[in-house]
Amino acid sequence: MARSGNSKDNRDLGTALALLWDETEAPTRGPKPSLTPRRIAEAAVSLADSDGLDAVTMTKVAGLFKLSAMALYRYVPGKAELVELMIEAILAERPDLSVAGDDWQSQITEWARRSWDVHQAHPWLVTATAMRRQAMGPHQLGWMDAALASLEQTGLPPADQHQIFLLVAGLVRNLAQQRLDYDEEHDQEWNRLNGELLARHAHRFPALTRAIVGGAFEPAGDPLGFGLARLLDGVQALITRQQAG
Amino acid sequence: MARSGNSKDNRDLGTALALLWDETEAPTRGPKPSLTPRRIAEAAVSLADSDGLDAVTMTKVAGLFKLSAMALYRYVPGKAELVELMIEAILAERPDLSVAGDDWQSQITEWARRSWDVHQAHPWLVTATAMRRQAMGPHQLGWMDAALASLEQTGLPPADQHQIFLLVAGLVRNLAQQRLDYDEEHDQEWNRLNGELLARHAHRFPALTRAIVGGAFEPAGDPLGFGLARLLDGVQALITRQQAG
DNA sequence: CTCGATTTCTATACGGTATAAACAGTTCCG
DNA sequence: CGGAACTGTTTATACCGTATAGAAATCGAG
Repeated sequence: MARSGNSKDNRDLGTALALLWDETEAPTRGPKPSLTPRRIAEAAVSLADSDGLDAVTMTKVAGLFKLSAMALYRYVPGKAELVELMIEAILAERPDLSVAGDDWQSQITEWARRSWDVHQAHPWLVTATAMRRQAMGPHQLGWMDAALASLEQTGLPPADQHQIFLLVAGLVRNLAQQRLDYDEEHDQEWNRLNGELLARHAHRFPALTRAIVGGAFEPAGDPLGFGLARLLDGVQALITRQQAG
Repeated sequence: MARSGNSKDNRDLGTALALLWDETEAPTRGPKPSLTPRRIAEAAVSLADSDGLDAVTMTKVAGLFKLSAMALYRYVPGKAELVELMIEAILAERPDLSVAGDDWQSQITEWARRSWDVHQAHPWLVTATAMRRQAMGPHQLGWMDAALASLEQTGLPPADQHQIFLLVAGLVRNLAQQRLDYDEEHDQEWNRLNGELLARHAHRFPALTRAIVGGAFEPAGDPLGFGLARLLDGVQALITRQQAG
C-alpha cells in the first residue's frame, strides 16, 4: 500500500498524461526516431488482438519492429503507459450517436452498442482497463463526452447523469468480462464435472437447482439488450418521479 | 489462444474443482502434512488484505509458514487455483437475507450490501475475480443461491432471474472497481494536471465540461444505493409489464 | 566543414515471477 | 522391517520489466 504522491510519481503522471495527449515535443538534435508512441501502441494492439494481452511484452512488441526491448523506453516510460496508449488507440473514433435518433434512450443505447463492439473486437480491453491508473486520454474523454451529451436530455441533475453514465459503461464492461469467462471454460468436460458436483450437492443449493432445471443457464439471446432495457426503465422512472415531485 | 480441452487441462480442471469442493482424500502413508489448502488460502488472504494481491507470491505465502515456495505445490496445483481458494475463503459465510425482510427488493438489496461489504474488506477481490477461470466453489454457489432464491419471488422466467442476478453482482463489482481506480489516483497533483489539460481542450468536450462545472464529479454519496434503485425500478417495470401482458 | 552535444539503440545485468526436476528425509503398510 | 508413498528442499529454467553503460548516428554551433 502506501502509494502517496511523491515527486517521482507526479513526474511520471505528468509525462504519462503528456503522452496520452500527444503533447511531447520532438527533439531537434540526434538521430531521427524510427518510431512514435502511437505506432508502438498500434503494434501492441495488433499483438493483443491476435495473441491476447499476455503476449504483449516489451520484447515481443519491440520484435515487431526488429528492435531490442529497451528501445521502446525511448518512446514510452514503461509498460503501464503503453497499455494506456493501447486503450486510447482503439477508442480513436468518437461515436456519432445522432444516427440512432434524437432521444436520449436511443443515443445511450447506441453508445452502449458501440462500446460493446469495441470490447468484442478487442477482448483484452476489459483486462487492460482493470489495470487501472484511470488517466484518461482525449479519446476516452471523447467517448465520455458523447454519452454525457445524450444524458443531458434527461433533465436530471449532473451528478445523476454521471452516475448513469457509469452504470451504462459498467454494464458493457461486465458483459465483456462474462464473455471472457464463458468462452474460456465452456466446454463439454467442464459442464460434465460441474453438473455432477452440483447434482450431488443439490440440497445445498435449492434455488440454483431450480433455476438450472428451469433453463436459466441456457445461453441468453441478447444480454446487453436485456440489461440496458432494465437500466433505462429505471432511469425513466427516476425522471418521472423527479418531474412529479 | 487455442486453449481447447485437452486431457491435461481437464485433469487440472478436475483437481481444481475437487480442491474447491474439499473432496481431496487424505493420504495414509508418509509424513503428516503440516498444511492444508484452506490454511494456505487463509494466509494468502491475510497477505492480500494487508499488502495487496501483487504481494501474494508463492514465495511470500510459503514464507508465512517458514517453508520454501515449492512446498505449496504439494497442496495446490498452482497459483491460479490458490487465488480461487482465496475467493472461496472470503465467501465462507452464506448471507442470510431474511433479516432484511420478506420481499425480493429488500432481500436483493441486502445481498448487494453484503457483497459490497466483502469487496470493501478485501479490495483485491475484484482483481482476483478478473483473473477468470469461473470454476465456482460451494461458497460462491451459496451466495448465488441466496440471490436466486430472492429473485424467485419476482415471478419472472428463470432466465430473466439469472440475468438480473448477473446485473446486481456486476453492479457491485463495478463499484468496487471504481473505488480501486479512485483511491489510487485521486490526489491533489492529479486533479491539477487533469483539470489543466481539460480546461485547455474544453471545446472538444462540451458536455463533459458542463458536467464538471455542474458538480457531476463531486464524490457521490451512495453510489450503490443509486445504481441499485435504478436497477430494481427497471426490474419492477418488467414485472408490471409481464403481469399486464 | 568539423566537432562536440544530443539522441537512438544495443548489450548486459538484476531482481522478480511461476514452476519443473531431482533429491533427502519421514512415515506407514504389507 | 523394508520398500512404497509422501513431505519438503534445492537447484534450475524460462520468462518478465527495466536500470545502466556504452556504441553508433545525427544535428547545431563555431
